[in-house]
Amino acid sequence: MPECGRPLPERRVRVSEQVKKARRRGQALLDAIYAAVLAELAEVGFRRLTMEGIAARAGSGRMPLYRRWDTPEALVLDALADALSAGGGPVDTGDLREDLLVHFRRMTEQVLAGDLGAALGAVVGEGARHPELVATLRDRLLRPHLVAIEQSLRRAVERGEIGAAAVSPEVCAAGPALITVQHLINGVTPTGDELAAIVDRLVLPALGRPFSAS
Amino acid sequence: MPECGRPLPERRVRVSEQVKKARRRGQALLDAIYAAVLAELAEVGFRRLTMEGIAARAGSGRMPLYRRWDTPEALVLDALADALSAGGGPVDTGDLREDLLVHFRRMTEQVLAGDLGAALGAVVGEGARHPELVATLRDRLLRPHLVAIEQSLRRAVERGEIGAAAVSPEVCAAGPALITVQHLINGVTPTGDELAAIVDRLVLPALGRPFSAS
DNA sequence: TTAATTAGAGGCACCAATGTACCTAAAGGA
DNA sequence: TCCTTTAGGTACATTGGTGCCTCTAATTAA
Repeated sequence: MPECGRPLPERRVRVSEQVKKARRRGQALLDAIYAAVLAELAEVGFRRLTMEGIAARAGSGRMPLYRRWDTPEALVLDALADALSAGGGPVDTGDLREDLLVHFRRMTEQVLAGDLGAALGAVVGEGARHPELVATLRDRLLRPHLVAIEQSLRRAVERGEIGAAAVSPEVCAAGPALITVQHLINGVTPTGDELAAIVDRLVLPALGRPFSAS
Repeated sequence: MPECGRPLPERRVRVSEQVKKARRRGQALLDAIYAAVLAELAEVGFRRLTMEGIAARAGSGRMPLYRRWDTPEALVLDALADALSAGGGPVDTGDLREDLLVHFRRMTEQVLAGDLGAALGAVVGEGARHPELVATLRDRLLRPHLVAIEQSLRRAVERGEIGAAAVSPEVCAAGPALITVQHLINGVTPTGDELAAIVDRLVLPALGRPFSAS
């Protein structure tokens, strides 16, 4: 309703609410914009993503957006890179199974955390036309997890928990792939039990520790 | 340039090319439209998908489209369901490893076949807003593969190749998940060697047949 | 404090796609 | 064969986003 409280007669109309939102600039504004991008992606998807919608959600105008980014895609790229810059610390519980569970839980939480989770799907869909977007996703989200998992496996080899020959890219990628597919195709968050099932019935058996229904 | 070749003065202008394309109806038209939808999805993506573009690519007008479908999404749904109605026959080579390779090759070829492959990614991206789309994908593409793989595993159990306890949903889904992620995130077609690696280093080991570099 | 910067808000012309309407003629069934 | 259906083409008003413009005032650096 654009006419709520129509402009008062006198010029230099004060904005209806004196309690105007503080004007942001620099990083504070960037943070608001990035958050708006993810929220907008999550809510309306890449298909209906517009500069206008982002600006409105960020409580800003379109000018600050056009000034910085030529296209919504470029903006999404920066927002993604920003959101994915977290990256948790190393995992080393001393137990392979526990390590794997930590990795998978981390990935689940990171992938499915609020708007980011929904935004990821939207980005994947445009991968064919915007390789940079999906490359960012791969390099800053998937790859770090794979590297971390491989490290855990190597430590387990050193501890003698598993044989060195069993470690392979395929085994490292299996868990994240299942979680990703579950998220993208089935649209659900794997529960703790499901993560445990991945570890106990797929990854550990593939590493030479047969599953035994305890 | 809307004015290219502006309307000739006389009315009842004959279409410039006498060699008019034969007018299609019924299934022939539907096929052309469905093909156009997938091609359009693959080329411009869901983001830029328009009725206009689909009609133009199908060499048709928008009327036949609007007459049948309210939204591009509804049209995509039908096109997807149509494209995914193939479904190969049962797989039973008598050898577990060979069965798995056949399954994975089939899935690779089906998922990556031309326009359909690119279209799938586009559809996944809008999954959050159009559950029917991704449900179609899941029910007509992913699930049949999982069921078929499980059958192959059960036959292997009966043959005594593997133990019954090793068969689990996670093991069945591992291969398809890796292939899917490879396609969606890495944007590449798994080669035959990579499919073999998935079988030999992940699935078979998880089923109790440790990998041994021959 | 002053000056430079720039966010927030509004306006505007442009363009692409929408959704509808109409007309013609081709296809297929009677 | 006639006749019903409906595809192909065109036109049109409407909508919504774009990209740019301007003005004001809040913020920050000097």
